[in-house]
Amino acid sequence: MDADALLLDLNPEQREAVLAGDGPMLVLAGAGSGKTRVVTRRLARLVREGADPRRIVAVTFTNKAAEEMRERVAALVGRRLPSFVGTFHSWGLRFLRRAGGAEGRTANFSIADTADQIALVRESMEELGLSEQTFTPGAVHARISDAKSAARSAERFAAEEGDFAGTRIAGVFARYEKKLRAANAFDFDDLIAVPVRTLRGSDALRDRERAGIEHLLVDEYQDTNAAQDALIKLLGEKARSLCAVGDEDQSIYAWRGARVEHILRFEEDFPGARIVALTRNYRSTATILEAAAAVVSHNRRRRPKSLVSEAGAGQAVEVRAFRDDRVEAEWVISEIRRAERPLSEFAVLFRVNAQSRSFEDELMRQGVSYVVIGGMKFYERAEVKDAIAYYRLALDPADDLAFRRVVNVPARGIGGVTLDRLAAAARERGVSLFEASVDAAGITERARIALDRFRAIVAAGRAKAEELGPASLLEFVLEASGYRALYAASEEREDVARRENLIELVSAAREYERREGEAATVRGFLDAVSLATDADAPRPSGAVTLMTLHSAKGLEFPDVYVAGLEEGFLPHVQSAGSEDEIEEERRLLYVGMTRARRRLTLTLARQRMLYGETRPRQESRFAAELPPSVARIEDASRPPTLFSRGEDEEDGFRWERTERSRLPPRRPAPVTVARRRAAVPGALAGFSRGARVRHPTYGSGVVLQQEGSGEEARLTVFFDRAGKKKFVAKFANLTPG
DNA sequence: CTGCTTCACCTTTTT
DNA sequence: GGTGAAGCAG
Repeated sequence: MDADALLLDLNPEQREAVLAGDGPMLVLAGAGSGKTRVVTRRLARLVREGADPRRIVAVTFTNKAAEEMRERVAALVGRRLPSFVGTFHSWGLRFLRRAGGAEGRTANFSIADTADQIALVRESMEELGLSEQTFTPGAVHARISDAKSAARSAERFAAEEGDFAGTRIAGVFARYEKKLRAANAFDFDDLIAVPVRTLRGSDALRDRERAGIEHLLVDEYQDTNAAQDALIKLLGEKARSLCAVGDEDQSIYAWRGARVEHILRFEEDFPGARIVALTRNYRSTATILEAAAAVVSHNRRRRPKSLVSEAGAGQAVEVRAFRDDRVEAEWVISEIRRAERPLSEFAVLFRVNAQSRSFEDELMRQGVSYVVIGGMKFYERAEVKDAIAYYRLALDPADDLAFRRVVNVPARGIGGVTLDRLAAAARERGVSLFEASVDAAGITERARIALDRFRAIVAAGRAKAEELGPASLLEFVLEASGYRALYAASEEREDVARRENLIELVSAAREYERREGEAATVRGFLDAVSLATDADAPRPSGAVTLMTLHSAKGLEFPDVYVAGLEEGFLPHVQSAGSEDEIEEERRLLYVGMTRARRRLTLTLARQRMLYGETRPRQESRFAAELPPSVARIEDASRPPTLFSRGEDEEDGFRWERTERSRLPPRRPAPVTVARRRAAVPGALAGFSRGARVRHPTYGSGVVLQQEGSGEEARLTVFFDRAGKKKFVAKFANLTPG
């Protein structure tokens, strides 16, 4: 593709964004407006026109977005790939490792995950005698995380928060920071906040870093928190070009510290900035866009704008009310079956994960394959974290977080009392728990012997860390620690699942080695794991997708159902407190609606099972913001219990009576439930019957059938050479073949 | 120190 | 309804 070809299939606005020269630019990229195309073409154009790829940096929010961007740019420029295309957090991680650590950490620092963070907060609270009745560790952690998201240090927090709660939280904050430092660890927020502080604190470092970045590109700018915004300003202010891409209507992470203001104030922050608006939508029909726009236009904190559909009028958007959540689910799934289109064209979106249950029940009952995005995450499972903890200790015995996690797993007779004494000794002498365990006073003979044995295990792992690769090291620590034996004997469901998860983790390490080749390191695998999420897995074909509205951002489906258009969900009960929160909930609905290409249906239940009891539900206030073109249909299969008809007719809405969907369940139907596989850092896939697959040992084959449900779903695969084999779908380690 | 039972809670979750 | 944490017995 030559330079002109890069522009050939672009509209004038897209072209402008791709061609814009030096200086700051904000690309307002409405839903479905071809944002990724613009971004990748722009990067390719810079490289083609002679910019040094080593001085081009592109930052995204998700691994998945980064991966997609990298692939698409690579397709255009080959090996002249920009030096960094990755997430904010991976940029920060790389920066801190290159800097050889910071703020008291060595280059070998580890990353504390969410559970580690909460544990440290809890400990700090205990030490300060703060009752968990007054503040839960989770709530205190949230306050600390908020502060860090704004790059506020513990000291600044203490100086600024003077009220009762503030002073107490400040105390915990300070202690928490000390513990993190003692553990040679950073938390997720530090990966942004610490680079910001470091760059602010050193002119030399800042100049050096800036010199390495000629062109900077930031995706999803509306989701930046204050720390990320500060980072972009530090790095981008002097850059030759800074390109920020975003859409304030799709800002749905304010509760995690994201601020719409960053994108709304871009022109003030970067005077003379060029603004390019991509207003042509290539995804949704005009009818869908009109409905979505009508809702979001009620927001005040936005730039007034409109998207124009390039996809024709299409069919009417529908709002359908049902007697209860069961009927809602039954209708949606029947409707999906009735359409007789590939299941992967359908998505059911909801506000809270708990809503997935009624849909899952119904999908299983009707024998329809589905995937649930989200839920219990692979890397949050206890056995996976335990295994990783042993791995971490092999890399750094001073990793107190890992030490605490597994010092007594499997049980070695080292309990809370011993650990408290160790912690006290460690604090006093300013050493790690591992170090303190060598000769801590006041420890029982029994515990001392157990600790000696534990240290021997860690030492052995440490010795091996030098010579073994990521996968072999993992295998070694699992054996040496006796951790694998812990679950080896039992045939209980849970234990079998644990064993399989451990196998899957080792496969993840192998996959990492394969992908990185020469560049694969023990540390590198751990970093990849620390930043990996389940969102990295691709969607399987042949299955209906179920997920939250949040998870749906960035995706699109021909046919979308947004379920639970009710007060309490949209807006969520706990997010209806302020106008800002309501606006975010409205954007959430907007994001959900704009996922649909051809057909959009919003559903609600008049009553639903919630927290174990049946509750009456009211239609969402947002329903009244939909335009008259939206068809409103009351499901007449059973008499509505809580519905006042007269009022609604005056709204000018059109009401129709419909037959309740009564498709007979497809029997005998194979219940083909495709569950998500663990998000190994790297590519993954789900499989359905007939799919060609490849197994590392057995070679290529074809999926004969899936059976069972949920986590236990099993795949039968017929291999060309090895014949028929059965796997647990989630752990089969298959790749598309 | 461990394992069991009872009790309170309940969003969203890119990293 | 289902989970995680605290409290208590062995």
